[in-house]
Amino acid sequence: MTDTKTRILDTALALFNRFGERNVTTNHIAGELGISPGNLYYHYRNKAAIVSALFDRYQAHLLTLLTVPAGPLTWEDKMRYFEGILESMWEGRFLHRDLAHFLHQDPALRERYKRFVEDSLARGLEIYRRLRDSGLIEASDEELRALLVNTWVLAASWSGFTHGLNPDIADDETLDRRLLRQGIYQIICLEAPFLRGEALRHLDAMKREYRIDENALDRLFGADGLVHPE
Amino acid sequence: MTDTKTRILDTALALFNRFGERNVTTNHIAGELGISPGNLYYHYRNKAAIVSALFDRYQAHLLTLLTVPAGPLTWEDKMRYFEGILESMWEGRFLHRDLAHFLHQDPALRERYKRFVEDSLARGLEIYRRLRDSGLIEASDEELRALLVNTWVLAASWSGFTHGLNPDIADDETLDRRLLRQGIYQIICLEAPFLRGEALRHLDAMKREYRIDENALDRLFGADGLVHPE
DNA sequence: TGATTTTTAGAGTAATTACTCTAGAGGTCA
DNA sequence: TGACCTCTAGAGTAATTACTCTAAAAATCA
Repeated sequence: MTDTKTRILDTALALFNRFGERNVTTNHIAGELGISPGNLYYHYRNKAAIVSALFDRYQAHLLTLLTVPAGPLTWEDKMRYFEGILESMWEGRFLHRDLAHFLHQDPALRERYKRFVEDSLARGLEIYRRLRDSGLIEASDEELRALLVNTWVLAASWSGFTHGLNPDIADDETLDRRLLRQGIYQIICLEAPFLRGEALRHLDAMKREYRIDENALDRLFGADGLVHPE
Repeated sequence: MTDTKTRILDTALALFNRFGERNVTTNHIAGELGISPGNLYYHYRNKAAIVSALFDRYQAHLLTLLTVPAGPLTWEDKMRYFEGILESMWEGRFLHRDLAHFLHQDPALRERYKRFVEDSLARGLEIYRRLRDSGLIEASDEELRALLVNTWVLAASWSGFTHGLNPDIADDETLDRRLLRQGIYQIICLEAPFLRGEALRHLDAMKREYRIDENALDRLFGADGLVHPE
């Protein structure tokens, strides 16, 4: 059995992602775990400390994934990157969803978050440059920077977007996975215009792999959007 | 003097955008207005009703802006569209920031929001098709749909992103405007690869117009990102 | 003017919820 | 065994805050 401290984090993360941090009380977390509130507060001095610890885990994990690799990059490396990073961001989606509040109430977190974003974007830029060196991407540094910011915002906000359209998502593990994959599709489309070589050759296959044909997104555009498929 | 009902909405909107809905109590709103809490509750039966009314205003305004125009479209029309829409979304940024919570606590709003997004995207698609007909854009329907979703998510999340990096933004009206413009720049970059004709010819000018040279975003990428400008 | 309706004030309440405090169980080491 | 430390329980508290209620002022109308 893992220790209580870790179990509190795991349970809190699951509940936060599912119901939103605002709707999950400390008593709720303790209850779900079958421990007393006092016990919970023995391990974390307050609710914000739990959020803070979760953020640390999240940040450490993501920065590990964003380590610039050694050898030359293939398009498969690139896809692995994407999938890992987006999955990891999806896992910490409650953080992005209520980010404003967390940063508002915790100045220390504010600073850490800022550095975290800067770090992530800097590493991302490095990786993109490597992809350019490998001939998989063609773009100026300015274009890369804009692309990166857009990718970051999209990845961070994707869960919020899908959650808004489908609030019951939390109850459906399968749908959850599908929407994550659709998010990857959206990001593929984001950088599609810049792909070259092998990456470009596999673009259609990748799009097909991640797009969901009969999903909520298609219905978004109404009948008109479906009547004239590409 | 506008009536109390409208003044409540205006004040609430300003406070919500500035401090986040979560941090603004009904007493706070009443206090800011110089009226009593009871008065406020005479006009709106609860806090959610205020949010709901603000959402109605927001939605109506945005859908008006998204009306498909009559004649053929020029690249200047396009820019006007962008600026109007993004400014309007910026004006209702608190809604997007705490969207998950609002939808969680108000099932009716949930439905309205869903229809609103569907409507907006459908109209957006129509407009993009018109731009394609006018020779300003070249993209398949599939690409347009992905582009639209990305644009929507980015526009809706942009304020959250900048707010996270710069929480003091609310106190600085000028910085506020600059970040909004930077958001427009990001969206221009999003669709840049699909531009043709006149739109393409003015792309660089538009980028220059909206990008902020010495801003927080540049610093995001650290020294390395600045050492090798495009 | 008087009657009726709309609007306002502001004290007060009920419920939520983050958090505290005391006491004790369970393990470890001498 | 006994001393000590880690961990746990759970009742209780303090503070916040959305919201209510009564009554009176202001406006409208006959």
